[in-house]
Amino acid sequence: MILKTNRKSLVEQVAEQIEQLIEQKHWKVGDKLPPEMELIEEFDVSRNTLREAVRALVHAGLLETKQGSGTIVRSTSALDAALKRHVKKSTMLETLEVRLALEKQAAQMAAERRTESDLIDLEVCINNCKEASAKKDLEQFISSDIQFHKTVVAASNNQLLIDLYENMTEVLFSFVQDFMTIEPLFPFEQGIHLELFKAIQKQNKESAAAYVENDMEVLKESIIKILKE
Amino acid sequence: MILKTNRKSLVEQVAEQIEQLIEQKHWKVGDKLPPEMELIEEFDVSRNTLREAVRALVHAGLLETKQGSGTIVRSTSALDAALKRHVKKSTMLETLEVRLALEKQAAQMAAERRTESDLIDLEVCINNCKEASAKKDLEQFISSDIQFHKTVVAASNNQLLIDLYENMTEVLFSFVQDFMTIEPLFPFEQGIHLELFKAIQKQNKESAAAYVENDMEVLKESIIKILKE
DNA sequence: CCGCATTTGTTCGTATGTATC
DNA sequence: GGATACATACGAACAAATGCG
Repeated sequence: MILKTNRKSLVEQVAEQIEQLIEQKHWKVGDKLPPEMELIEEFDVSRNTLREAVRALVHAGLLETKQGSGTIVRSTSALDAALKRHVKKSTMLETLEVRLALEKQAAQMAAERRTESDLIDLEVCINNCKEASAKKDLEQFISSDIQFHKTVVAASNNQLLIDLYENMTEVLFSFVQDFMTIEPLFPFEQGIHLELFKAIQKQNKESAAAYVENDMEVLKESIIKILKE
Repeated sequence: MILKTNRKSLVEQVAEQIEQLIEQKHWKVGDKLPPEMELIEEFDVSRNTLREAVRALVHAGLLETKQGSGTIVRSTSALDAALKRHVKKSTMLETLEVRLALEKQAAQMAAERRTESDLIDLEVCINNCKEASAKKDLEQFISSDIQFHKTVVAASNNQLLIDLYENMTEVLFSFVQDFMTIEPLFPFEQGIHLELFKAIQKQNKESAAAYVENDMEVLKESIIKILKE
């Protein structure tokens, strides 16, 4: 499960391994890490070495330590943590605009490169949305909606784009979620899903981009409305 | 210049201050930091404390220490470092595509929001390019060209977009630079500059986006050509 | 509320390796 | 090669916060 360290600085090695274990979801966000003593045995290093590795990850924003309590996972990756911190200084609208930029490009690339498998994945998402809409299950609808957008981006086949989009979406989601519980803004709209799907299916770059732009415009208006309250 | 530390962990405070000083360009990338003893006096902390702060920043990718030589600045921010590491795992084309997404959106937003001051800045960049072109000064031309693109993005007035674009450009630039010295690909092209400027001036979103797309397509072809060799 | 075990935080010392002059 | 300074890793002791019975 846990490899013995080899060369390089021991601290770096331990930190890297912990980072990987987090990225690989062995320890998920919110989870409490095993106490120092256990980790010392597993990694077979001294307490100081382990503590320094942990401290590095704390500074990077991946972990958070609490005296007497334990160490918990805060972010899934260094990029994630850095983006979170950075995005916090930005406004929601700025984040939204960047997300639009990424998704628009992704939709165009998806239209060019989509495989049959991508189309099947998208159809599954659309059906999930319909299902949630029929059941009036808002939570499922939102998560299915997000999944649909992510699947579009995934079809772009550009990992960097996918990772950046993931972060923009996460921040936006946690923001929207706070207000969604008070008053659901989305009346289970899903027309755009089908239109965008068709555009990607027909490999029509321009209209794919247009639908994303349209969808985003609606979301933007909603957020502006929320912010004004 | 350098504030005395207050509360929190001393290490965190020192690390934060160093981080800020780097972000504020007090120490630029490539610069060598003052020797430990000087920093100890300036921050008024113990050697161990300072060393730990430096180590945290090394792990974050902002600094690099070399025994006997000293510590040098590697990145301008944590986001920068995290993106660099992430981008390294991506291909050049993926980076280029993300850059296109960001710049296209930025150009559209610039067309909408540009101020008179933005237009003046852009004109300066264009003139610098012309000048470099006349002098056949490739280095100046490239840096002026990059400056022009950055100025377009800056006119979008979206700080998050600006910061992300900065990173995409940096990586791309260091890549292009390696091959540029061997054989200059760009025959000092600058037609696009003027066209894009006019589109932004006239606040024509669509044609601004189109010019960026066009420009990027040319760059993409060049890079594909390089990669094939 | 107290006392205790658990867990992280801090600081010291020591040994060994390594770069530089 | 020797001397010096620095880096790395380990260990131990004590402090402080937390949670539980």
